[in-house]
Amino acid sequence: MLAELDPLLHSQLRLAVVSLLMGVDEADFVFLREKTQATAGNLSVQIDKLSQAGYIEVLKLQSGKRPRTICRMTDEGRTAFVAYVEALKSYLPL
Amino acid sequence: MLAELDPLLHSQLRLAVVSLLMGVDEADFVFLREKTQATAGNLSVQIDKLSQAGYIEVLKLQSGKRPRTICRMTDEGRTAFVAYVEALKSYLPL
DNA sequence: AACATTTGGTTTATAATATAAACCTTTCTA
DNA sequence: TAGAAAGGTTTATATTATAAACCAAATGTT
Repeated sequence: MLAELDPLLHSQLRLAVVSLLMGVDEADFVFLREKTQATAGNLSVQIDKLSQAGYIEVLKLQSGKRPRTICRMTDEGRTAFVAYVEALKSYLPL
Repeated sequence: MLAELDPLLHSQLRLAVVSLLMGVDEADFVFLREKTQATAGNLSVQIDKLSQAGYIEVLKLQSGKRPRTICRMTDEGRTAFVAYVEALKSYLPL
């Protein structure tokens, strides 16, 4: 009862990012910024944290064009998200 | 899609407190401390915040005996909790 | 009776987090 | 080619969470 809530996921913006990524194969910075309505700086920081934690994989393309930052969940990230949702259930009437 | 998550409830300890209070008519400080495993200081602060926000009602009894701090949800608090849970659903596969 | 300990907290200091502002580089556009 | 826009990153600041230190009253101990 009352399981720990992974602090890396228990943050509105990071949860939003992960939630979005869970539903798609991959997504880029711009997509995530538009969907989350976050400022670029904030998003950049949170993407970094998720990446450092190994929850997402980040590819920074620089192919002559504009830069393009592509994110996708890792298996570890998926597992963590599922565990987080399970933990939340101990707090909520779902 | 991706609703705001009331920051007052989106905090592990405060969510735990509210979650516990939702299930009982009232609960005292000691009960909440034991169930949440929080330190007294932390719990005291978070109870204050919930109280300031009008989400819970706090009665401090001092009837000759030891002090006894009793908490219970307010209607506003219940409403906020329900809204929080609804908002969370936009992030999670429940 | 007197002193230490425990109970039930609160206050305050510190560590961690989230957030935005300021900045940088490359590409469009007039 | 100057200026604006796109796509970010870095750094500074505000907020939050957390624990450590503290306090008063009740209880236990000698």
